[in-house]
Amino acid sequence: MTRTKVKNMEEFAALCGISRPTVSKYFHDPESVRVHTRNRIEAALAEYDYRPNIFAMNQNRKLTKNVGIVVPYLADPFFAEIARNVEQRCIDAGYRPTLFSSHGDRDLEVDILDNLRSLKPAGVLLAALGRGSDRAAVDRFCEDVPTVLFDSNVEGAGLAFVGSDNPQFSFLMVDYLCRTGAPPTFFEMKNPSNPNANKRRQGYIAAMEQLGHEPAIVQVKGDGWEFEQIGRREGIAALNSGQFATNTVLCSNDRLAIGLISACYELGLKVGREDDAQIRIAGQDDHPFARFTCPPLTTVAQDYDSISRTAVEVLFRSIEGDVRDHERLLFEGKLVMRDSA
Amino acid sequence: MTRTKVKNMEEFAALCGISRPTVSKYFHDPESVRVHTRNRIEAALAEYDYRPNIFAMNQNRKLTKNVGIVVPYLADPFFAEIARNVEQRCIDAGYRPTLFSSHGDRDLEVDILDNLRSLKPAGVLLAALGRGSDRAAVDRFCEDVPTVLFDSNVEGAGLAFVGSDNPQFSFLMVDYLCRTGAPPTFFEMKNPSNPNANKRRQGYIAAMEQLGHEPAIVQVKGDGWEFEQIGRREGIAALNSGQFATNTVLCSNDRLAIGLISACYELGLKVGREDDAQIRIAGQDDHPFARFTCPPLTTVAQDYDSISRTAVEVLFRSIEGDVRDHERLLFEGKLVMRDSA
DNA sequence: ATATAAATTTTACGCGCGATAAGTTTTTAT
DNA sequence: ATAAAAACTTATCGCGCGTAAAATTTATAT
Repeated sequence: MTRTKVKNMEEFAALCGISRPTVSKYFHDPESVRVHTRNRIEAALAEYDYRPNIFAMNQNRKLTKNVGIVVPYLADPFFAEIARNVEQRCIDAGYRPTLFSSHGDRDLEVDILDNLRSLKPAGVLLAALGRGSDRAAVDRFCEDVPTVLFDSNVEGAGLAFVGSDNPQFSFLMVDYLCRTGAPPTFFEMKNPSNPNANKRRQGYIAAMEQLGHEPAIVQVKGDGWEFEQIGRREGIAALNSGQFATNTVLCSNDRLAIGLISACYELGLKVGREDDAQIRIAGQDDHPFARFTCPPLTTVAQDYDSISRTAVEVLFRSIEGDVRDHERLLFEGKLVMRDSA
Repeated sequence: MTRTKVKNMEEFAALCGISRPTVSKYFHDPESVRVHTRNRIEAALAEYDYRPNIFAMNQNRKLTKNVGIVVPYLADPFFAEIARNVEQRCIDAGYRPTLFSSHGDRDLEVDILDNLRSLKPAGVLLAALGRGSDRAAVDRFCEDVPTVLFDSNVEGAGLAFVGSDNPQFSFLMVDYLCRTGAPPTFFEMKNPSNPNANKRRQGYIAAMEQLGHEPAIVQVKGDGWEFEQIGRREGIAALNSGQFATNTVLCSNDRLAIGLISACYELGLKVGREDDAQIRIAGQDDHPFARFTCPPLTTVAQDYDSISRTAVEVLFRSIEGDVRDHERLLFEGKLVMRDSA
């Protein structure tokens, strides 16, 4: 282990006793050189401290090994988790992921896409803001850069969409709630940032009708991504004015549910499925914090793992030339029964 | 708005009617060229679609405008929030931040630092894993790259450390708890990943002694960064075996407290400061979710804003040549009284 | 052993910009 | 108005690597 600093590929190639273009080829794809050659390079790599200059590499390559990962709101642990998952898969596939968060801000999302362009990424995994997105900007971006959308769909854009089968989520939970007690009222934001919310509402309505109940929806105002805050504030208002038709509430997502549970506590309402409980609350997502609410939140778990795995797979497949029609890949959720409903 | 694609700086300079070196100078620092020149460039910039090639730019520059931001665990909303804050400040200062999370993994942290090196960053803002860090690797990195540590200190490394005055946090809370009820027992992990935990324990002990009470500490086992899980699981065990000396518990951090509140719920213990409550629980950090626990968590708020602002300021000061001795900049916390204690 | 294909080397050029030096123009100060 | 300073232009080189074509070596098959 000499660990001498090697200035450039020229010098490193000389140390290997191999020509620079071959070494270059090795770094592009180690499998593309003869075993003997590969061994010599890897021996030298172990002995000397050399790494190709990343800027020079990317300058002329038509396709870099960069991958952009964009999520709408990183302060939401759900996105942090899925980003982490996706990130690791990219690394394992030999790519260089870079993580961006739009922080719920339309302009920032556009800026990120602009910056991403200049990174000449091989591909991008984009969970868009949804309603908050600049539709035209997203479309333009998807035309220029191979992009797989996940979690939050932008109709027609990108190579594919990978996400959850949201109507199924609602159906699953409505069915469960109806079997075990009163049919649920749906609790959501009036102008949800996320398109999944609409699918969930539709799923709720369909499920209720199919089971012979009258759908009841409480839509509250509130902008931005501070869902817990909105769930709490508007939850207090809704509870005080008796807006919930029954003693059972299905929230559009877990973060709203967390806020609503907090609202119930504030008002002294006992949440749960015991006989003495006054209200049942269920969420959707299986947010990382859902198991720590009081009571722990009954919810529908997103299939994190399948979504992230599939999103990455689809992206790399099309990067490597397997082009096919725009796909919509939806994964079912699983009922997670805890104590809140 | 012609929005014609411009290939390179040469071409763009021609469109401006200005020489390339001057345009280059403009991009390096817009203030460095005459007003008249600046206006012409900016007019052309508005008309044509040109952005300097980022790879070519960084290739020869001694110092890039890249800034690395490294946090230990992005799935913790606290780090997501502070990262966001820091990120924005870097952008405002004209730098290009890139966000990395070590995901609680020692090897990943080392990898990140290695990759960061090849980005030739102007500076790095590093919240290290702490006990989980490869001390030697961090030291080596800090010698090569201007680095400001934040949140989690690595003694002696880097240009400066910016964080919280942890003993003060504990003191503040111990004092409050003692004034309003029984003196607290300290609840923490036996081998905390984060060095702040040790300072907080020491602060707790000092505060208790100063106020004439006997310190009582419950140390639970558990590795990793899933603090809520640990707080819940070990909290149940500790409560069942009566390990808490008094009816008041000060947790080393909010995430443990969230787990402990969940444990109390599980065991049917009423948490709060009302007369009929059986246990008081307090945290430290003012985690984004602390206000939504049931009851809402009494805690000590970290001064997010000062910490992120100062960390960025110190880094840019030293990048721009204002070198000074290794500084330790600590910010005080503020008591946030909610209902849990 | 010979033919053929595959892998490698040589040679040569280009990418887009940073940096510098020498010469020219413009601005600012006196 | 004149000199000095500042800003700009022109010219040229270099960074570290990608890439392509042609020449050469090596491996594989007949």
